[in-house]
Amino acid sequence: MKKTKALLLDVDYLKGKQSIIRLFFKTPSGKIILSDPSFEPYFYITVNCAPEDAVKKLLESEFNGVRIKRAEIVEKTLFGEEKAVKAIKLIFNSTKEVKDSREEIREQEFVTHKREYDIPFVKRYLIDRDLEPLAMYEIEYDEKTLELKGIKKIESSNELAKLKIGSFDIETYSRGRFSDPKKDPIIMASYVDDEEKVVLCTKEIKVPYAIKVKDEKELIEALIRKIKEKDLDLLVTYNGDNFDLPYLKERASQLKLKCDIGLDGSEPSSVKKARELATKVHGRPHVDAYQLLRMLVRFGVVNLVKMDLESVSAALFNEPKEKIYAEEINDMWDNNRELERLAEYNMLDSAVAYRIAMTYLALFIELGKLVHYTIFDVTRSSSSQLVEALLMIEAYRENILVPNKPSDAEVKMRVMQSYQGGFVYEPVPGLHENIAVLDFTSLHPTIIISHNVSPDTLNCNHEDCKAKNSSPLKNWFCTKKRGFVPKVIERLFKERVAIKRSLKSMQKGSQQYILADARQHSLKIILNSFYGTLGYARFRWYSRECASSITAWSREYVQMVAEEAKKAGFIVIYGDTDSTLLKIPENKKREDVLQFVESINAKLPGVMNLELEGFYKRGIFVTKKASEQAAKKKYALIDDNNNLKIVGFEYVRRDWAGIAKQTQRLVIEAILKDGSPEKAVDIVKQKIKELRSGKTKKEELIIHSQIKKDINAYESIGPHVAAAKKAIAKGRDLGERSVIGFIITKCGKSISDKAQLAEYVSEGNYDAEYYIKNQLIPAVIKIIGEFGYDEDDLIEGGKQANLKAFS
DNA sequence: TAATTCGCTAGACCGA
DNA sequence: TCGGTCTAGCGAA
Repeated sequence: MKKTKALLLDVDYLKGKQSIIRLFFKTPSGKIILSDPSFEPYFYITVNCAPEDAVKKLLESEFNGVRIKRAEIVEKTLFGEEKAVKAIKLIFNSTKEVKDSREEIREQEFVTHKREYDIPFVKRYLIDRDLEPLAMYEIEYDEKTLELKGIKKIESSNELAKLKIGSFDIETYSRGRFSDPKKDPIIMASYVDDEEKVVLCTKEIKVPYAIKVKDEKELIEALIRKIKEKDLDLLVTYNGDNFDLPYLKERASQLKLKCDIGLDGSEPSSVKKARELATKVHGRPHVDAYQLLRMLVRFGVVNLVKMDLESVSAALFNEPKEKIYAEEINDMWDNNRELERLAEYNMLDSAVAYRIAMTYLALFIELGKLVHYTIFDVTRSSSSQLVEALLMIEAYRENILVPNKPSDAEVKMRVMQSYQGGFVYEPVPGLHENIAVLDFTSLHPTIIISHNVSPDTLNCNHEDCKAKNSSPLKNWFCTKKRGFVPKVIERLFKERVAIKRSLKSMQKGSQQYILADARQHSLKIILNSFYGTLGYARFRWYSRECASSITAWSREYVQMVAEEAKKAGFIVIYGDTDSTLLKIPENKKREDVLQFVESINAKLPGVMNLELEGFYKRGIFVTKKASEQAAKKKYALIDDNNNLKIVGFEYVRRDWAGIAKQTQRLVIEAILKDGSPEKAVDIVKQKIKELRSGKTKKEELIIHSQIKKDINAYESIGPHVAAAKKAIAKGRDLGERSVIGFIITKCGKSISDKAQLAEYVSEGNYDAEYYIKNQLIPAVIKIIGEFGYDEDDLIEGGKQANLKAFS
């Protein structure tokens, strides 16, 4: 028996007759792979007869060819019920046996429920054993059998926690089509980590980091050797899930090589996830920086116009990077032209992927620890999976059997039943001076906590709960028993508050700070996901009543703030869901706002809290394009330091041309900062002139829009779809989720006819009238219009403006 | 097997 | 050629 400190790198299981959990550890004396045969696949059923009789019957029969290995009678509570019941835990040799037999077992006439029959084996293990991947443990194991005998979490302050991370990227050669690993070779590969960068190539390249290899076989061997020699803890790629890793594996196989980069000497294995692949390297978790960014975009952590490495590098790191398309790579290769440029491109792909991973890894590690997911799983999961994982951990601790996933029919029913969301106040259009913005801090989570909103506290049997804690929709929530969902949310919420407090005394940029910040950030992401998932049709704990009660309360609270503000002598300009914008009248001071906030907080229940987001010296609201009605979700503010806050305007949208967006920003600035609509008009006139001259740069004319479904499924062919179709005809690989950057050219009849992918358009080929009439003017007219100007003033000028906006 | 609803706008599409 | 309707996308919260 041996004891050691160890970092839990990865967990998987061996398939076959017996499913056996494997744990990959990093210890002070190297890496080890241990197994835990003590953990077996299982699920639960409840029965309508004596459980002992049921067990006897079950063990005597076969179900779809499967014999149950063992059965235990256990006390469990079905989620939402008061009392524990006797349930039967059915234990099997393999996950396949569970899959094969669960339907038939459920169909036995004495079986009333089946539960937890679809929890993936590794996730099940991490829940039941209370293990957090990438945390530090004191482990005990049998040196002969390599079986895990004991494991205990310890606080880490160890060198082991420093992970060895490396990134790679490949370039392929294919003439005139998308590369096919069965035929098309890898011509170049790069590898980057914290201490070196290398480009492997079958041709001689005159850059210091290039290494010449004899042929493709040697190239692949060298790359595989590199990954193994470095003994990477994590392997990083950019889109390695669907391209680099499957491609490398297939090329290796074509050349009779083994792509044995797994810690156990195994090859990468791809699994279908949603519509795409996720590619695993056993024991050496593969982090696909592209997947990681997609999650961050979904969570609203980053905002990216496009997801290719060039756009990402520019947007996140302010480092421009050249894009070389496949067509050109083939050309360069054939003609031995500019191979240095190609090598640089290849190397930077690895370097940027590496940097993305290093920037966000701490966040994902914390997220993984929080929900007990491996780093592989947590970097590829959805909001609902994270929330579900967290609730599953809680359910296990409380001996509760979790609800099943809904059937497709149930999902359809749920989707049809929508519910009302947040309240949006109709703004007062025009220019406003001296504004205060108030926000509810974490509105939805705090409503859940403070009103105990949970599927298991909904409409309890107590009359006084109904009297004391009814939502405006007349659903009520128990006040005597803590709800399952609020209990979890409150724990996270309180931990986050505590961390945020402790952050203030830490040194920014220190290891301690980075870790704590990542932790609070991961808590924030999960906290913000709860409300949405309660209204998500496929969620195990779906509750339309809970979701709609939360929004009903939110409407009530935000409207209460507006009412009280009016009573207190403020003027309410606008509000949306959790925010209220007040105009501070002449006879009031900014301190009065703080006092008002305090007076509201005195009335709010539980942990609910209103806070001052900030003061702004000026702000503008506009009317809608098609009417004189005020536009919601569109406004701009400026603070005392002349910082602009632009919300909802074209300026923040990717589907508007840069020329229109930048001009709009200048117009807003002229009005809010300089108080000069005249200056704004001049700016617009100048830009119109520039567009008419034909000198506007291509870069400023690009409009971005995403292909959101199969390119052939469109009923209405908009410009971005038209541009994409033309590009596809030329051989470009564009599909669902591609972001199309297009320009409206001079050539064609309709707007869609004129739309072309930006890369194919030469400087100066643009439809100036389109950009003036459909981009520039719409972006500014409603703003300038607030000061009495109209379109003619922009095109010809000279007309006298009346100052209607100054009311 | 990708958290929610609310809101604005462009441009295709279609029929008069 | 027009005006109304519908599809589609993106952002706010």
